[in-house]
Amino acid sequence: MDSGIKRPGVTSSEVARRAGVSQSAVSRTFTPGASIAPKTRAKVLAAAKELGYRPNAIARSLITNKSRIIAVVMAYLENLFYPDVLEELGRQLAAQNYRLLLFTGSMARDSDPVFDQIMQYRVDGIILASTSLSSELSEECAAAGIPVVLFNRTTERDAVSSVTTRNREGGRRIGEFLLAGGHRRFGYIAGLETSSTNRDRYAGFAEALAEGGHTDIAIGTGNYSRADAEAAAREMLALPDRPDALFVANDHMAVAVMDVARYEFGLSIPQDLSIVGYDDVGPARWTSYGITTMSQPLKRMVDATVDILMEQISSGEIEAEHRILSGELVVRTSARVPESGVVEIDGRRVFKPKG
Amino acid sequence: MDSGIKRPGVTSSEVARRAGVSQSAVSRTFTPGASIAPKTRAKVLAAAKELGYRPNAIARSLITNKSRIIAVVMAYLENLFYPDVLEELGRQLAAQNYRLLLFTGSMARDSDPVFDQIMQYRVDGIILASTSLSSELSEECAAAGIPVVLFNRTTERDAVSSVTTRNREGGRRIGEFLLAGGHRRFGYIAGLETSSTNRDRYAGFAEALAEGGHTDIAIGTGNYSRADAEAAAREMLALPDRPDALFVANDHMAVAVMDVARYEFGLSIPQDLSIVGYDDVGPARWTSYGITTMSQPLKRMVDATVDILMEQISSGEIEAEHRILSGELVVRTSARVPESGVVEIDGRRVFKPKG
DNA sequence: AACATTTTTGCATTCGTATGCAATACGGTT
DNA sequence: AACCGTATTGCATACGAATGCAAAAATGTT
Repeated sequence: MDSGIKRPGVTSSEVARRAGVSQSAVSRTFTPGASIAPKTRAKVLAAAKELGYRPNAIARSLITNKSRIIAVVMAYLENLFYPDVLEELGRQLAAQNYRLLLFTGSMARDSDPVFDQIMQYRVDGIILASTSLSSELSEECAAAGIPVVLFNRTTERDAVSSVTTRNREGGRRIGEFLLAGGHRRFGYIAGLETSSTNRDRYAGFAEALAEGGHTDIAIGTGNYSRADAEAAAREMLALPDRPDALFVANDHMAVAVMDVARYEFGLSIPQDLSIVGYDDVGPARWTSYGITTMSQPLKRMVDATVDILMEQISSGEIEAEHRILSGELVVRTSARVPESGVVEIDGRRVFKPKG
Repeated sequence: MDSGIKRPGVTSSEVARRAGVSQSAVSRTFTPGASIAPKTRAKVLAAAKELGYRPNAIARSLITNKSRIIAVVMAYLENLFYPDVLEELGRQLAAQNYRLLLFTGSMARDSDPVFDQIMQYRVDGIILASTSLSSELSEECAAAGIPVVLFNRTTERDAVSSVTTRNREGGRRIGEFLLAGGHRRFGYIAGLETSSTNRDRYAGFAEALAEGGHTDIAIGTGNYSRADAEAAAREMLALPDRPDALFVANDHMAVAVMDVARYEFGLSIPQDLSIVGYDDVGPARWTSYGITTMSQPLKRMVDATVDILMEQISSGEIEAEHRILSGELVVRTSARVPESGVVEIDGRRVFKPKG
């Protein structure tokens, strides 16, 4: 029962004994770039295989002071955008030989207790995707030399890095699009009112409408949750002169709003009501919804996030960096299409006014 | 710059010095149940707070030989069922004071390389949710004393624990339901043909239909993926005498099939075509789809999974355990409703034939 | 007050690996 | 064969916390 069957606690010393070398030699065999003779290395590898040895990442972390673990905090996964992000993060972190420690479930809403866990595991980096961190804690991270990246959100104090898209421009583009579509009464279903993302999207939207001479916008709050969005939609669509154009702060809520509009109010979309969303998440592309939406370049956002992290980890310099990407307004069937400004790019219809 | 500001590598020894006690005392302060005088404890806590000390989980793991980390392997998150599972797992594991190391992204499809990572981190348990593990590897885990639980799948060799639902009975119930609805031509859109879940669901379905005198079932393969399911639906619905009743192996695919049926073939559901799914995942409840589906009791499945894990971890005994739960056939609008057998429970309509 | 018990404490060691340093082996030159 | 430079190797120690053990302190008993 020694060859083939692998015992739990095979250590480098056991392998060393078996191979007739020192423990150091074993360590060096498994450390890329270490000084080790090919012949010795071969002996060690043979012994290791026989015993089923695998380096103990815990012990390694202890001495190298690098865990090769990235903490990802995502309070909720209800919105498919986040699972998609998570999957891409998993792919990219694995490619960089990092592991992903996930914090999710409601407890992550208040990130402070989670934070303690994160610190205890001496993670090499932190990605905050649907939760924020008190500025106090982000300072603590900076002090501890742990890079933090906010994904799809920012804070006023720009002490912590972030990856976002041009939400304000996105909101503005949506406003222009709906104006160009000849709508008269506008509504906005908000996400979490405290989130920077929501604030910016609305600001851009209101700006564009104001320029078109519209200053009254019906407002409901969906808190990025399906249930709240439905409630907000019910209220708004029951208004005496209900909007004929709705900007919903993300697709996840837009889907809910469409269902309410169609099946509870019997409205035809887009004949009676135009709806525009944000994110371009899976269901937005499903034929039943076909949501016209501002896309967020998920892959490039993840690229940027991992990039910032890797750079800060390797350099040891934690200087807040803000990457801001652009999406495009993908035109589908949930909103009336303007006469002009819609162009076709790579088989996708996109709203690009003017030049 | 010493009080308040927290340095990275505060160790228990530093805290000990500050508090005027031994390192052991510090350790005991942070070890529940250890022998420590309240007075000493208070001194230590004060010093710890001052210095911003947090126990180093890595070092602790090394000596206790317990990482308090559970590895979760989920190859893909496209199907919302899995993010929901993940969120609940996050909640429950956190409640038990365990961390969740997530392996996702395509690389997890072939679990063997992932496995190496898992072993290196000396995780306390493994949950395999949308990937399998070669029997060789599961044996290795058993030998290493690491509990493994298959979530929503099984293997023939029952050496490894699993949590599933009665897929065969579920398939059978769906067959009965569609027969009771008076359908004549049946189709099945399969998941991954290698998966136990798919096999069992189909077996039960075919069984029920056979008892009703129907032995020819049109079959397409969706591989649990949206794109494949769409292709399979296109093919099947173009058949000269296309089915009037379709069992789609999960809701994620059923949604895609509905879109194809409605918008590419102009079919009315359920007038022209009845569709039944499996899982009762979010979109199945959305009004646009209203999928009649076999529910899987997600929360109870996660309960069982965590329960098995905790039990095996604490006992050290790894004896394969198989928990099999039941769901119910939730009746919505995507399939013709039989004259009898549909009852209302807690506001949900459920198909419960006979007694 | 003297002794017996119990609680608390510190010492020293351990977990498994990485690494600076000095010692050794190896390869090539002359 | 003697020598030098480089490539390998082993030794010893460090990482940060947990814990068995024995010493010390606190508590209780008579």
